[in-house]
Amino acid sequence: MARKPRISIAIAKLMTRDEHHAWTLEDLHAGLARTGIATDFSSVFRAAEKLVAEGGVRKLQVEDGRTYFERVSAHHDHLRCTRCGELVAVPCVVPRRTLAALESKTGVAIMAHQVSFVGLCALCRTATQG
Amino acid sequence: MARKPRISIAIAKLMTRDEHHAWTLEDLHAGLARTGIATDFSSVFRAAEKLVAEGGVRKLQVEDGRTYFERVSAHHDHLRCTRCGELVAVPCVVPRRTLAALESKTGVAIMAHQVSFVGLCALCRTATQG
DNA sequence: CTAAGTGCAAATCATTTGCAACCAG
DNA sequence: CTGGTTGCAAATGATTTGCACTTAG
Repeated sequence: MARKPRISIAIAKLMTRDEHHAWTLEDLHAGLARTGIATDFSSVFRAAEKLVAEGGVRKLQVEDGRTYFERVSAHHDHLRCTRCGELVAVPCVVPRRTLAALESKTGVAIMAHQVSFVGLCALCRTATQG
Repeated sequence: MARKPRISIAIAKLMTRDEHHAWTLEDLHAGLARTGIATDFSSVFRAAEKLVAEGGVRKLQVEDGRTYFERVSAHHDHLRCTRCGELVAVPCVVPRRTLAALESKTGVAIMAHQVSFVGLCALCRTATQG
């Protein structure tokens, strides 16, 4: 049909390397640059959106107000490390029963939830404690 | 020393009326307009920041990427209602024990957490069910 | 007089869109 | 050719800053 979506492909590849768990447009742009692909934000943006549309990646907004992209995987939550600044994945802490209890107590209907933690990631925690 | 911070005062007053639980700059600006105070975003912004600095209000970023201001109160979480769009408060669902368990399991150190729910607020839930 | 508060305009930051050029099928 | 992909430039949306003016103390 048309030309090869080299940016999308490169992004998908980048995201499997797990240098980050979640990537901003800036992270992706810089990551591509490191692998020799010079491109611009709009291309990165559109390629990332394409991956989202295809379902392999999802968009995420957290406490810093920026948009992150991460590979789709089992539900998990995120912790922003105050030392290294990374947004890392942590397993979900909210059991179904708790949600049901909240629903019946407050009358709300919950479709999704997401927890943001602030603290130290495992690496930085050990680094600061020796 | 100087003149009266009428915008800050009006904002603090607005926020006690609880039309919203959490206010964007736009909400605040519109709210002031409704009470007859025509001002601009920078003034609203600075007045809100002042309240934050004084400790009575805190800033909040959620899934829509916008900044919200809310009065400081007991820890609670938020639910964005998909029907009316409001960001409403719900009681916290994450017990201390759970956090401790997560910390020991993953090695992270948690300083704070915040849960964002997506769903229907109690009003909209009853409205849609009759 | 003096400094905090305010308003207007403009800068900034990140995201998003318009459009023309490009290229594999 | 054709239509998806890309790059550049520029629009957008929201937040934030510069600066001159105002006003209570």
